[in-house]
Amino acid sequence: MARLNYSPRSSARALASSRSNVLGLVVPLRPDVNVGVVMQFVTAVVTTARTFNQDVLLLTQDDPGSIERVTSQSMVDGLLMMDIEARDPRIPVLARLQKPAVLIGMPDEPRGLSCVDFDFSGASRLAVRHLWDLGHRSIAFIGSPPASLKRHATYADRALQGFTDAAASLGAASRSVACEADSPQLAKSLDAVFSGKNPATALVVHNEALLPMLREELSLRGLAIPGDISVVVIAPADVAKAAARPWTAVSIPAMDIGRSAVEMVMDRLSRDKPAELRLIAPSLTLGETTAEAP
Amino acid sequence: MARLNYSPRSSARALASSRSNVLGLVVPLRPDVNVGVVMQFVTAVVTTARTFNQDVLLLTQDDPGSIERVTSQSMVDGLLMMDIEARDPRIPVLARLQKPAVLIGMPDEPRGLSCVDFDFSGASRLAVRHLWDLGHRSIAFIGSPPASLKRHATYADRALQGFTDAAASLGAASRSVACEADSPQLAKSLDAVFSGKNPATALVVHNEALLPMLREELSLRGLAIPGDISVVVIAPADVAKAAARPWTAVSIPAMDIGRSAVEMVMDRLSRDKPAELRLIAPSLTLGETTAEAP
DNA sequence: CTGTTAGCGCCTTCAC
DNA sequence: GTGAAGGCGCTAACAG
Repeated sequence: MARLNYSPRSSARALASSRSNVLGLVVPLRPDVNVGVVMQFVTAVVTTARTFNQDVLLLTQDDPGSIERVTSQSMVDGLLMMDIEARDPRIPVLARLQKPAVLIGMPDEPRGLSCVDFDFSGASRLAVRHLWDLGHRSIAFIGSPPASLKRHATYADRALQGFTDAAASLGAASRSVACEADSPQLAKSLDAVFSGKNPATALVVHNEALLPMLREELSLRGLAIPGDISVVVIAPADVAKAAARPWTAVSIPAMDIGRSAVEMVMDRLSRDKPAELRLIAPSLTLGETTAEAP
Repeated sequence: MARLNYSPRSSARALASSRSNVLGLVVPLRPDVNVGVVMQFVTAVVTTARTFNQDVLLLTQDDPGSIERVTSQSMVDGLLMMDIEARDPRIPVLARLQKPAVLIGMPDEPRGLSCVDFDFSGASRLAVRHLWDLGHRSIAFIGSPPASLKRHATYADRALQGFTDAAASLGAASRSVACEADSPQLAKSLDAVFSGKNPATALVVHNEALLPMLREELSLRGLAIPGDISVVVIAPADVAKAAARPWTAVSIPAMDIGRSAVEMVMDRLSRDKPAELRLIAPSLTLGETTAEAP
């Protein structure tokens, strides 16, 4: 084979074995998502897929039709779907198709599909707990853009929910704002959380796009990090570490999630394991942006 | 066919027709590229591919091996390659493969491959010309991260080259800096361009990631846009328009480029047209960030 | 123009 | 264990 420089033809192999060695990855491109984070997931999926000798077909239209097309033509052995909404209309379609599929996200009703996601709710709780332990009693949450919350993207909903719950159960004062990724909006959000008679002394920020601007906006207000205000971000580790002074962060482990997702489809393919739900546990990395409450 | 809910099996069709109806898209994920812009290209490619009834296989390892793998296994009918470097090592590999291929970018030697790209050089010239016409005589260029220039990503090189050429031919004072995407680096870059006895009165910025921070950094220096300083950005139109006050911009038409790229592979596939080089012409959109020189 | 059939290149079963 | 052959589902060429 080496001498003749032979390599098998995938189509013939697929026809005979009825396996394409291709996974479909559904990545809807909504304007409100953070492309950097999405790309990390995509990369993780493609890289892991290769270790299982699978390639990745990229589907960007969230039109359920394209899911049906690639499955009915047997182009893919399994499907991965990103950016899941609480009651995602694609889920019933997928569930009917009888193809191994994994959702990256946690919908209200998985309908027998496998799901994997970061425990965003736990991430928020961890962040709040850390700030509480440092003595902060008024904590604010700066979250995903309004559009993400409006369509109930599961990461946005759950991070916010976890924050609200944690603050309530600890008895901390709390407020939350949804924030677009530009500095006027950030300024408005900060105005909101620092107003009133019980201004926040700490922030939990779940919005990667705001990080480049946050430090400046705070210093414009005469607020030093972490002297006057502590900040915990929920973001990929490299984003958190890339800053001049690293953020204290609950890292979104995109690589782990992507890898899990692929492993789960492959499990269902080869050993047809039943559907499972996996939540990846959060962990907090200390940076230079949190300190005792003033 | 409709009644039986029939749909052909792609593998059988591919075997018999020796056409997979799949295009390979090579997207290396270097840390210095702007993922937002990359995603726009990817989206454009996938969307256009569908109009030709083609799907897209995503290859993220820039390892030339994966290019050879998908072609030798006949998984793809053609290849599109992004993020081209001046002397890209993948080009000789691709050229040898005898598969329709299109480079998105302009290498030093295309070796008979088709290429399509935005005319970044012309974009810079257009920006400089606009500023010159407004009376600016000292203009600075804030460009891609050093890493992009170091590896001679063709967009980075050519935008810078165009700027230097245009300033020289007009007789304008000019300087240029490569800038990482964080605010300390931006601050340092701004220090550089405003120092000396002939400080810049206008900027050409070819670095999307800096835009969210730029306005603030300038106002920290007491510089108003466009009163004290004019700014032209080279960036996708939506990025330029998304700002609170729209940037005067030479838009990177990601959709046009992606579409062209797909059209060119399809042309070579069906009518085996010869290789061609296409440069997409730049055009300037007036925003609120340029004005007469002070 | 319609209807038939021989492959496309591989996998997998079955006979040896 | 090794080896031969049928068939996967479609396309394209060819005969009618």
